[in-house]
Amino acid sequence: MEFKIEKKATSSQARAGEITTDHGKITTPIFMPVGTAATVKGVFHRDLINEVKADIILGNTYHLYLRPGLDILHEAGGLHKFSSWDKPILTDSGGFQVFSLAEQRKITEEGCRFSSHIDGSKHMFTPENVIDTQRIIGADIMMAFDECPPGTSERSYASKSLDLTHRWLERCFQQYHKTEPLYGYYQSLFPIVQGCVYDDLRAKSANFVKQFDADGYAIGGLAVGEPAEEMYAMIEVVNAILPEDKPRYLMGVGTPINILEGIDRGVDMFDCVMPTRNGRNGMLFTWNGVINIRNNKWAHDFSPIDENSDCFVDRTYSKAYLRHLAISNEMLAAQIASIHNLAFYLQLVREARVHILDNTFKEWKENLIAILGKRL
RNA sequence: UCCUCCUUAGCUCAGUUGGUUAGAGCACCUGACUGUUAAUCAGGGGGUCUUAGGUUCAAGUCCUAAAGGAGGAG
Repeated sequence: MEFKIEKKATSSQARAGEITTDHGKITTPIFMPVGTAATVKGVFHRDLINEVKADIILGNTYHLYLRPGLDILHEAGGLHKFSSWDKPILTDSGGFQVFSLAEQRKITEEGCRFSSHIDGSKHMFTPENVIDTQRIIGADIMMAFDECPPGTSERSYASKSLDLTHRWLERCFQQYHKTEPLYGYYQSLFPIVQGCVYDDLRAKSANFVKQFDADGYAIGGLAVGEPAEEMYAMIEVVNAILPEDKPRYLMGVGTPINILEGIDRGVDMFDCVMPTRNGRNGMLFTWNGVINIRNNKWAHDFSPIDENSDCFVDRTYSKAYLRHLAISNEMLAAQIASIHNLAFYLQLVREARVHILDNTFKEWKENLIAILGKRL
């Protein structure tokens, strides 16, 4: 994998670049739609490519391991072939699920024991088998197995957890170097910086992960309940330490404003369920602000969903129509909202890239943030 | 004409032997959602309990009549 920075902004840490993988190029900054269970919920690949213009999507190790299972994924020749997606894929390691399925987990030095939310069966994730699993899935970018402690964690717990995540990271890389890709194309492994909201732990973690000479570096454990300002402060601490010439991935973030603030602080890659999940629940992100399409106020508004978007759902459907579909629980509402929101997120990062390249990012960002935060 | 049974929120219905400010689901209105266990979750508004009398310390609950509805007998 290759990363080339085309332009660094002058009054900002923002960068415009390009990642090259065996499944194609990714222009940065980039937003990656989340496709947990081998599908970006409700969106055809055709629309992801032509309308959303996604360069890369996510899959999830935890979910894919449980269903369809490794034998089927292996037999299919990996997730790309299984799902007929031939652009890049990044898989999360299941570390976040260790955190979000807190009631059923048992974390030990060895790894994490958990029971399936599907059938209650018992399983164990270790740094080693999580790498093996991601080899079978065949992600272009694999993620290290980490623990993602709650944003409200005490320092003592955050510190203990961080040390465990670091020991797991060493084992992830050992397994990574001991194994080969199964399907003939290269796979990267990104380490993950943790440390909750503690500057020194974040710095320690950034310095630790740096030694692994990875193709890219991730910042995890943010946007998990802490104030946005604390998240931004942590990004600054970490990005001051991470290598400049490698992509930086802020995991699970976030709102359009979070993304602009992240780009401003030198983040290159983002993913978040927000455009799809919130879209299914009636929330639309537009260039004029945020809409709850279920609100009564849109019932008679026959204007386009977003007149500043060139995505086909915006050219085709009105707010009043989409509201009707959403209120009626029609599945098309979820599809339209998901495509619209994803297209908006991708337009947002492409637009950011343009403004980085022509050196107008900072003022563009400041003006836009005031608009994007509005509730319409 | 007679007999029986219904009538409680916009809709469909709960409501114990009469006993606090009458509930639910759906609908409506509004929130939440950040490496997806989520087409999910939470909150809110809304009722002269068909009407008129009566019994009782107390009536959605009991009695009488009327109105509207369902079924049955002629």
